[in-house]
Amino acid sequence: MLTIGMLSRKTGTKVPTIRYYEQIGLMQEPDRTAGGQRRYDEAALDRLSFVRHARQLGFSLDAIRELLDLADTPDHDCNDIDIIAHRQLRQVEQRITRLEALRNELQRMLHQCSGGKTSDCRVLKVLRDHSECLADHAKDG
Amino acid sequence: MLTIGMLSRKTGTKVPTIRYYEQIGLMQEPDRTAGGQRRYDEAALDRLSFVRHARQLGFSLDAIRELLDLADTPDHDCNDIDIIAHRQLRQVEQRITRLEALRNELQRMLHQCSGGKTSDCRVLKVLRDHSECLADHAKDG
DNA sequence: GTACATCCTGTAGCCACTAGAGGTTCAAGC
DNA sequence: GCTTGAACCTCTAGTGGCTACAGGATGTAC
Repeated sequence: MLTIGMLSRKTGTKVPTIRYYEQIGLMQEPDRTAGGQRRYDEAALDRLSFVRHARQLGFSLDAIRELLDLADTPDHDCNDIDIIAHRQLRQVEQRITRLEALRNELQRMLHQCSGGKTSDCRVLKVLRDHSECLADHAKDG
Repeated sequence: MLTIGMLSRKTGTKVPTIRYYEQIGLMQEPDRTAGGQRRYDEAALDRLSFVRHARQLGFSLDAIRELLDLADTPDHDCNDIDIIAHRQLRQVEQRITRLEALRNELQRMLHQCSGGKTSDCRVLKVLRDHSECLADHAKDG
């Protein structure tokens, strides 16, 4: 049996985060000692590792909840899991595209700056006047 | 003079967001009508456009506050603005790198999946067992 | 004078945690 | 059996950057 601290170290998840996952129903309520402290078994360790890993891959807690539900029904069609993972991939790709546009705009802005006083600062000029932007990043939300 | 709704439409900022910016001191308190409604001038429009544009470029509200303070002192050295913009650029670049690693891992995971039941699902297997990952994304926080 | 769009304040909620206060329990050493 | 101190407990509030809603007041056009 593992204490919450041991589980924390084994999974690299902070102790308050584990309690938070329990609170929102992502982790089941574990057994307790007579004094009220949590004790975890291997199944809890596996589940938390899964959650942690999915978080590292950028899945939302809601998506992880879906994945866990699906994982719990072994006869279910793998397709639904594929859909969730593809959705996540699309979101990541969109964020990359968006960030690349921002990076380019920032680089362009910084290239134009050649020192001096803020009254002539190119960076401020670009920020003040959207029309100086090449990228149409206004729609990126 | 502009109502808050007009300012909202002109800048593409939602009305509650404008009030929020006022609340946290990013926008100055505007004049009011006898009945207590806000009325804005051109300076407010410029300032909000600046804020909005900087937000689109990913600057945090704190960074924007710094930029606005610097922009208000025209004789100040442009260097400080450069530092803030470079910091922002670095952050964006780091996020891109991190997201690209995630994208690759997700793609790899999805490529291995060939349908079937969840009990054999490759996606779940990878999520369950971190050692199946190529990328060492555990450190990405 | 009336209709109704827009405005007002205030509070609460979103996500995914994180921090801190103030108190209790557990395990090791003596 | 007793002491020490790390680790545990619950609860509340805060983070960023908004967004939503309730319940009421104002402004403007006809």
